[in-house]
Amino acid sequence: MDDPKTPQSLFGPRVRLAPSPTGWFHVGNARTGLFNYLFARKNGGKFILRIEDTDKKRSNKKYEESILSGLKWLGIEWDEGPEKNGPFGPYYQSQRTEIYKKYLEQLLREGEAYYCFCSPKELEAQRADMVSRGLPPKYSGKCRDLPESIVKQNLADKKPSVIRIKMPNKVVKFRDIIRGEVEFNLDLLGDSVIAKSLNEPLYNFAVVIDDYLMKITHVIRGEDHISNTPKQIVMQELLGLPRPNYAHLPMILGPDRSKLSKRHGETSLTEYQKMGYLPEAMNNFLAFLGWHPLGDREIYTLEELIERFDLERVQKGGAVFNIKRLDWFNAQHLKLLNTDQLFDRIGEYLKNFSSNSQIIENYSPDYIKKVIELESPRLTKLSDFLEFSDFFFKEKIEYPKEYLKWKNIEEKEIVIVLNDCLSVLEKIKDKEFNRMNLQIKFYSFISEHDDYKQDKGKLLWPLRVALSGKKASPSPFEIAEILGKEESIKRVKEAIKLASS
RNA sequence: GCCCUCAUCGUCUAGCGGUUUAGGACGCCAGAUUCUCAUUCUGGUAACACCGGUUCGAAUCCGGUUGAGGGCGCCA
Repeated sequence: MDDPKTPQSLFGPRVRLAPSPTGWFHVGNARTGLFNYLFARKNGGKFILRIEDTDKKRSNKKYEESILSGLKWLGIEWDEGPEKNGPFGPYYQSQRTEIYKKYLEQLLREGEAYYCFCSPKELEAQRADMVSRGLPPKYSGKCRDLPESIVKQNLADKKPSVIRIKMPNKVVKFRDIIRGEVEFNLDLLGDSVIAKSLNEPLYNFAVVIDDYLMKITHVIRGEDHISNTPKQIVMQELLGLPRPNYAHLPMILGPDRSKLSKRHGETSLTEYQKMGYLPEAMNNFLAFLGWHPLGDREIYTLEELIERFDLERVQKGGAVFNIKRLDWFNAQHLKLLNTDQLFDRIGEYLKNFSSNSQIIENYSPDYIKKVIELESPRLTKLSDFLEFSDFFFKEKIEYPKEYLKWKNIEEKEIVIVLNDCLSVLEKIKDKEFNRMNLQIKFYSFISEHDDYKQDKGKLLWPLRVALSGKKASPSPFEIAEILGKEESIKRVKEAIKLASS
């Protein structure tokens, strides 16, 4: 089936992300935005951001800010929209009421829409009644053919009213790029409300007008909108507007396979930033939620994703948001960064989101970079850095005495072992105090002592704990090199004190 | 209740009638390296929801069943 009058653009496709600022910008919004962006960039088109704030009661500036900052963080740049403007603005629906009014009046004039004076209570009762009788709940059409004189009188009397569309009794078909042919019987729908008044349009009406005026060629949105599509198509037909192409993306699901909600992943995108995730990892992860390029490769940059993106390869079924996989993507993207880049990223992260970032401030960039280099294979998130390596940035480290104990070695022995370590450390010259020398000296010491030869851990474990204060850390030689001779010896002496206490 | 959509390992997925003993990745479990942790490497675990039909041949096409999700707002 050929869709009638699909809008054409000489300058490539025009797509849009149309979130409503009534909740935090979450991964679902981000994924929809990403796919729109990828599609636009891949095909040399434009990506438009439109804020759907027709619901004045629920819209909130802070939510709008979370949309903008979320997209910016991901690097999903819009071509037209807030802070950018463009030839088809304004891009806030709340600033477009005059435009909608014109079309509303047209529909009213042509008899395709009408005023309805039924009370919400009345409607609620009807709906309940229909459901109880196993019928689809739809408006009775009571006000559909009200004589004009009564409508005028009611309006003059300021009787509460809304505007409804006259839903034709027919079957609407459309081709979805991802799903193929989709069919709806409009008879089941009833006349829906398209505006609360001439100055208060509702979603299903406003989108149609905006998508037309903004010359949107492809509507790429979540599957939760699929049943809105026939309504929107009817309005296009009634107004004689072209029909855009539709692509309904699969939902992102929570662990229990239900729609993402506050209960699970509907966390603001900013939260992921705070948790220490990389935007490039988030994009990569999100792209692979419901889409897959040809081949087995999984790690891609944004540019590479654009290169490969294709709506035809989008999955139909919903996808569970699995944070373990996000962690893996993040670790992989972290490994793509060199030490200088990590230094910048970690520094920026700590500055913005860490409460005790000041503990690294007294250390030189060189020193910090050495620590970063050492810890980098251990990092999953940016937040891991300070958590894993805080002992490099403390005058005094604290840890339980039991940590020093290797396997089932007796407590008295720990002091002896640590003194052995101390003697080896002290013999190494300042200039030669590097990991390689440390290792040579300690290994030769080990080879001279039978009990250490049998179990190197007996010597090395207490040393490592003395230096790091942790059960898990890099090797003692690597730590000691960065700490330096003086500090290393100081820490071993502290450990001896602790062990003999 | 009604409508729409979907259905391959626990999860993300490859597969678009024969090349498949169903491939990859995450996770998990072993092993190697090793003083610990991590990295890296090797191996393992585990799936075509079910029932019919079409066909020489079906995970792939068709029908039904079941299951899951979404929608049915004077929200978007």
